[in-house]
Amino acid sequence: MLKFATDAADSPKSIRVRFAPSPTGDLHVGGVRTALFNYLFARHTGGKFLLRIEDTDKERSTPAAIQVILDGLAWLGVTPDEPVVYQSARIERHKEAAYQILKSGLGYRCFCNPEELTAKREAARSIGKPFKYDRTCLKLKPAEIEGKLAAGTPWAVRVRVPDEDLTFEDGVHSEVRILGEDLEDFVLLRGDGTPTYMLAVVVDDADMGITHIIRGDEHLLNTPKQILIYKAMGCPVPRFAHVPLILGTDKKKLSKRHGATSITWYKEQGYLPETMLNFLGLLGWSPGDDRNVISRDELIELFDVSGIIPHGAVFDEQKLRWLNGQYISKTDFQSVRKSLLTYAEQAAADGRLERLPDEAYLEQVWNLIRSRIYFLSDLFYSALYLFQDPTSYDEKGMRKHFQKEGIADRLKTLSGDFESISRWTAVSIEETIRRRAEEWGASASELIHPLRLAVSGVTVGPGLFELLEVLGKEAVVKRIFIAVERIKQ
RNA sequence: GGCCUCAUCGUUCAGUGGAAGGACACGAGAUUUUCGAUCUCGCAACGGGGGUUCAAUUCCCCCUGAGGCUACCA
Repeated sequence: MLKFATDAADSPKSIRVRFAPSPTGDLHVGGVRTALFNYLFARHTGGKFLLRIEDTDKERSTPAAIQVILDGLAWLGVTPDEPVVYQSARIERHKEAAYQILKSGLGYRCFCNPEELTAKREAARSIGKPFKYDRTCLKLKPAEIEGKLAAGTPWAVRVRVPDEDLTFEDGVHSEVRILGEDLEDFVLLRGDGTPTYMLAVVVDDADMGITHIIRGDEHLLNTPKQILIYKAMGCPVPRFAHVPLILGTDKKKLSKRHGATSITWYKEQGYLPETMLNFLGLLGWSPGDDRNVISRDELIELFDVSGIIPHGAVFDEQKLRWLNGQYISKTDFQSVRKSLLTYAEQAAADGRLERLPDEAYLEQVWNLIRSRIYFLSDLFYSALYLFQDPTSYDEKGMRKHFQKEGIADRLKTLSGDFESISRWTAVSIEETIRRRAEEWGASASELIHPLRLAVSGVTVGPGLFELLEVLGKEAVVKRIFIAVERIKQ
């Protein structure tokens, strides 16, 4: 079997791959994975990774969508090695290629009415019969062609598909064979003179010197057609590897119905780029061992097309969430400082956060909480009490911890103790609490739980002594006062 | 309908011609400071049928199932 990466004939330095998205909306995580695999392959082999924006569909392409692609890839550091190619700028070249194929006799003019063909196609399908273009126009005599041209009948260019079977070696699926009889003479140039996708990809890939094409499985059946075009143009045929689709939990192609598919959403949600790189890199690809955590450098070092899994992979958000938690707990403040400030501004703009935190304080909070959050954004949702007094208390917690006889007095006493602590540290706080517990013949937890609820409003969180230290004496005393008022009600 | 692809725990990824392993999720316990944190333990899979073989999860065929493609869209 052919090895996908390189034979002796390939010079590693000359390997060129590309990612070719259409700018029609969000950047799909599946597309990002495809881009990543291409990027990793290029980096691993010392080749070049290019980006081509397929913006020929003017109805659906927007400049904003182009920016989304550029930003999404930049966020992950999956950036092209050469200037971005815009397909819309190359239409004349595509036409030229079609005329060349026409001239060489490998293509022919088709004067058939597209609407009629579509109608026939649908009719055939509705009775369960396969439909293939019947080559009406291939059989036209030169005089008939002249006549139609003179009459100004619009014409398209079709390629003539040879009758023999077509096989190619796929990097993921090994040999793929398509029967010649299953292929029809397809259109390269439409009646209005515009090139089809099939033509444009091949012309662009050929001109860009693309040597290896790693793309989604949905293109598997396009490949024989494209190989035909390469041959008709007299260009070398690249190697292909088709990556299975990313699936939703229902095993269907991952789409918006399954939830978020846009890489931008994951970014905004507070996923770290390292997380996405790790997760997407290991979704449908494996270095052959058990690892779940992998860095960009390791990915580059180990990536090989032979490690691509031949079946579709379900996008498991639970695992992604866990992985993000892993990275967050290992990330130091400086690396997320900017992002955190952005989330803080957002929270302030939304009215959730009263005022922006001071950076030194934010750093303390980060170190206190990072081992138990999953998203950067959690800080300004579930952990808002770190920045301002709680506005409510967990109901179950209140029943459990605030209804005990004498708890208000105990909290008040503790508050007084706190006020007289000269060095406000977790250690001194702990000593104070434990001393009181002993004096009252209570367990430490009988004081710890109500205190946690009083200062945070919730029943879960970081170790209480560390929490109080970070919150600061003043805030703690104030919050206990507020809670005591509440208990008395 | 036709064509193509695929098939190991619920999910993901390992694995070998000779008694299937990690991770997520889930469950239990521990942590006498909680927890969605941490640690420990547990649950859980080779779709079915034929072959080949002394022996198949592993190789071959069929079936079934799942997905994709089937345009003068990209």
